[in-house]
Amino acid sequence: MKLHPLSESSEKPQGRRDKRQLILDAAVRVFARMGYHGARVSDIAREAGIAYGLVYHYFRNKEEILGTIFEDRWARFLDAVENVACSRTSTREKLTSIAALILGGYRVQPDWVKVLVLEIQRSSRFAEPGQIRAVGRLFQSVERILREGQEQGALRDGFDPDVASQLFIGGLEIAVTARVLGVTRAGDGESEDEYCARVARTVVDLFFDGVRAGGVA
Amino acid sequence: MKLHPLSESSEKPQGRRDKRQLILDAAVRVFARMGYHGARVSDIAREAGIAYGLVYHYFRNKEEILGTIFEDRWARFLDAVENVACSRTSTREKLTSIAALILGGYRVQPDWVKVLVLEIQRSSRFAEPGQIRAVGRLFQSVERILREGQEQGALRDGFDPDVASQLFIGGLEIAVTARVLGVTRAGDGESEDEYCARVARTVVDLFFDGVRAGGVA
Amino acid sequence: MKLHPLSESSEKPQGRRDKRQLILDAAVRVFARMGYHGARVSDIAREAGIAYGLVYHYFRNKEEILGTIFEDRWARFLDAVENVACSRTSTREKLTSIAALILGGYRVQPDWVKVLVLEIQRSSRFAEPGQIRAVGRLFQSVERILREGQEQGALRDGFDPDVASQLFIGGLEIAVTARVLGVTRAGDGESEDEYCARVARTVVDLFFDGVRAGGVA
Amino acid sequence: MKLHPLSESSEKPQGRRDKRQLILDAAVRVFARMGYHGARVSDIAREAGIAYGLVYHYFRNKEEILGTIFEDRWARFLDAVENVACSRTSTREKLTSIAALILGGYRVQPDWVKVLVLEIQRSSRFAEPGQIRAVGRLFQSVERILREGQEQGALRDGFDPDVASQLFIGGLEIAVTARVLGVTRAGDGESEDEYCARVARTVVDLFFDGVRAGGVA
DNA sequence: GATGAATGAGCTTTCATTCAT
DNA sequence: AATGAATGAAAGCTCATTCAT
Repeated sequence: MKLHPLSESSEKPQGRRDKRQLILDAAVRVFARMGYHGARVSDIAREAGIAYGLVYHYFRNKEEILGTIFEDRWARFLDAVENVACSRTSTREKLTSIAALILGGYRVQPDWVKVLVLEIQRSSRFAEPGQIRAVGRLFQSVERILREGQEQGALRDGFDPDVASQLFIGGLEIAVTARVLGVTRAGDGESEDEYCARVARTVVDLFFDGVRAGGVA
Repeated sequence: MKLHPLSESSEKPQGRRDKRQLILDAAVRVFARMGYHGARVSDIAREAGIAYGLVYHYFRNKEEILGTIFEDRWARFLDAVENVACSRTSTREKLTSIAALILGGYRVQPDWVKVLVLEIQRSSRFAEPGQIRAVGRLFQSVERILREGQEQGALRDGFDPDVASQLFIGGLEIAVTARVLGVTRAGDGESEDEYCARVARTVVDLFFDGVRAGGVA
Repeated sequence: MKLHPLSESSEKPQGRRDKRQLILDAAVRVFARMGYHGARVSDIAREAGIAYGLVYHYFRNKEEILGTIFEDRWARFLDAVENVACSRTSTREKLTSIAALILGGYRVQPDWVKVLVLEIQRSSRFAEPGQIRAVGRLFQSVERILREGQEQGALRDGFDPDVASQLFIGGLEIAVTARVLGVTRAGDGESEDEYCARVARTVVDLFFDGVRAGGVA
Repeated sequence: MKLHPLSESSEKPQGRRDKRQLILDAAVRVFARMGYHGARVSDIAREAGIAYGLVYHYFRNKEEILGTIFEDRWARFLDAVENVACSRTSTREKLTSIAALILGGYRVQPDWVKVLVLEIQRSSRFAEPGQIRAVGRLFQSVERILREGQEQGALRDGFDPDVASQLFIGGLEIAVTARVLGVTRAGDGESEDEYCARVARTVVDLFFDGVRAGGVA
């Protein structure tokens, strides 16, 4: 059983890079609670238990904190996605794994996903080429899986992998957002794990088989 | 040929509500250009050609402007969606119409959609019950179409209409966002209209038939 | 009897430009008391009896206040100097008048001269071309007087008017600085007026006759 | 041929006082480049190639650095001036030597003189009794030379040596400041040395003979 | 002596909002 | 209705100074 790539290591940090990480972790919690614009640098410092000015020792300004939060963990997340894309399993299993990664993120790091969905995605940074490109890599990974599926004959020809990747990821993003906003939740007697697995399966099923009656011969 | 519900009426406004509308229109342009937080009330006033104190005659505060922008046009948009949902056409046509509505919004009102996607969606207002409910009505309309499709036998049973509506709308939302961010664009020699129609068709096709090889008998 | 050009008009300001002037006058007092760097914008606002932010309604920043203080009054001072330079009196009287203008400034506007001598002169602005040029005009006026004196035969040939203007003004500047710093002061039973007149006369005498014994035939 | 008293000794410093001197020299360069207020302690430390905490081992605070810069070299300069004052030469030669000392400082130590003229002179320290007294000693030396000249009959009676010393030094100060600010410079084909000597001679000539026509019998 | 992480008071500046006219 | 001067809370950021190592 593998850990989710966003799950935090539990080691107590004590070296020199630690204060920096302390600040990042505190910032994630504070941004999740108050939003990026609502959070003051002093809030982050207090949450991290350090002095105000130290934040500026490690980061040029507040925005760099948000940017770093994104870059650090998004890279880890992308690695996991790309590992899946390269793995030697069926197309369906690959897409199911990716769906689980996306949906599971919220279970493992609700604050971080909240910040990603509500703050980073809509910060001015998000519109920057670098960030768009980073996000684009997720789409490209999925596109590649779809294209390989077509080549192997597992997926039908005749659909645009580009648009299809948007449909797939867009559906999952809405599901995560709905979860973050509290619109949907796990059913009674259903664990978070089970909930994620169920939704991932449902999305992949839909994505594979479509909604049309008689679609499956 | 029907107008898109977001297309602006061309009547020159001249009554008393006019200044109010002037402010709203100016705000849409300014928010699109500078973002909600980057826009000052004075920027909106200058764009509208009025004194900035006057803004406070018509709106309690800056946030109310954003809220009003959303409510005004979202209501019009929802009406159009619900009209489609009630219309006496096939499920496929209904979904295609809705896809065209969503995708066409950017063509008709790029600034407004930009503000909706980049600002409103991530404002704290968006997390308010009222706004979530308003957005929820879009999902419910689609859900209803899907459920009716299942009842009529046009769509297969065995998928959750709730999750399916998320997949459908999520896919479209990503497509619109990609358009807003300039990641995708119309192909060479393709008009905006044709582009929208093509993407709408592709999404509906995928949503109907899935990606699985042999899915279509 | 003419007023010194730096003496303030006594009219109570009440129009719209007044707040601006109120701020400038307050700033002169505060800068004189605490120095430019020691003065906070809030000190100026309090001294002027206005709200903090209003300062930024009239001035871009603190430095612009200092610059405006200099420009406003230095222009008035230069006018007076240039009037003297153009007047139809003897060279000696012209130089005596200018000496009196320079020395009298401190009597009439001690705060302003203090700010000029201690703050403006050494601010980074002072090293700016515009400001150097403005100060240069004082030297040029004196130079012109000296050159005309040479042409008219009132002054001997054989000295460089450029260096001579530096000697003349430099001497007066030191005298003023010494006064500002409290190193020198009026003698017992001597009014400020008399003190200025006496020093002005002494400087001009020295400048005219030199220190050499037998210099006067 | 004697060295200018401000010229730096060329010995490589290697004892314990060295770091201290390293800091002072670095500070002179940094203050000259960025101004006292514009220079951060860390800038000085970087220029000196040391950790910036170390600065506080050698100096109580930033201001003490400025003060030390002044005191160290001013003392050396004053010694030179007082040597001249005591020397057994003519009054004219004494004043010419002092003029050369003042003017030559910029040639030998442009950074230091820049800091003296632009920073120290206008720092709050400068208004402190100790510093005023130190500067006053320069005036007193000149005054003493003038008084002795009067007693010996080389200079005429009937002028106030106090005001005369201000005229003399003030003129030189302006000349140096103009040099520092780049307003004046050596003529074509004139070395810095020659330039200094020429201006020194001109100032002394003027100071001795005055500007009046017929002043020299 | 030497380091540089840590501190935090205090600054300038911004700008939503109020209000007298 | 309309103006824009006036308000002042609040925020980001700087940097001299301290201190543990």
